[in-house]
Amino acid sequence: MDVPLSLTELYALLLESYGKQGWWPVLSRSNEPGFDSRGYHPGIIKVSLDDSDRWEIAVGAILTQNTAWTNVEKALYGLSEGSLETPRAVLAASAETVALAIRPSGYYNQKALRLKSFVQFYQSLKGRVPTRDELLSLSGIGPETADSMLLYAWQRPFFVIDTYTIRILKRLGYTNDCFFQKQPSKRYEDVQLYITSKLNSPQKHMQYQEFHALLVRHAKEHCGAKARCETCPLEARCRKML
DNA sequence: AACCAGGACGTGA
DNA sequence: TCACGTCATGGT
Repeated sequence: MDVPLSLTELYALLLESYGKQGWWPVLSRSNEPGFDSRGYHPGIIKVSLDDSDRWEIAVGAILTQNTAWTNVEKALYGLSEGSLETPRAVLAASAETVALAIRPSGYYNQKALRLKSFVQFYQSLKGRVPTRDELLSLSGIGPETADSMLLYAWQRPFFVIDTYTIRILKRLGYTNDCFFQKQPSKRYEDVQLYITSKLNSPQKHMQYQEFHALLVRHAKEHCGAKARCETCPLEARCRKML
């Protein structure tokens, strides 16, 4: 283990270990076969997203800020229960009503305001794809949330950098690469450029979607705050930094 | 019973 | 610019 994994090796190894993740997880609005009793279908790739899928992904991206996805799932069902699943329903509802519905996702007062703010922008798009700067100008939408929306809701090639990504790369031994020396404020774009410059799939957004989903899967399974290295598929190639 | 989870933003130094 | 506090629920 003298040389750290290249990013393409890492991607291949994760894919081989965990299989395709098929993000973003979306709630089903139909009774199609293959969905569980709650209408949830993790791991099934929808080739073409409709408008309600896009909206749900964008909402999920806001709700999942520093929050476990299981709680986001509950909040999404809360919105559905409260008939707040459409943009115009969220627009019409009070912030208090929205907050109540999304309560399980935490930070519910902040997030309710962020959703109320975002829905106006979303409707103003009228189907157009937003730019990254437009998303960043909205209150409560930072680089990760913006990139999550662009990558998963709008299928655009923006790699998502989250705490999992940083932690995994750090532990694998990428610490010596330039981007970790930078200030935290400018680190996001540096890490993003580092990663995307080394990936070369012709279908960029698909590779970015899958890679990021695999990193999340790997972090949840083996590389959490408390690492479980015993059964880790990357154990032999990991420097276990920090 | 602390700690963690797919962040973003305001504040004071 | 940086370091830190705030926002909050639910699972382990």
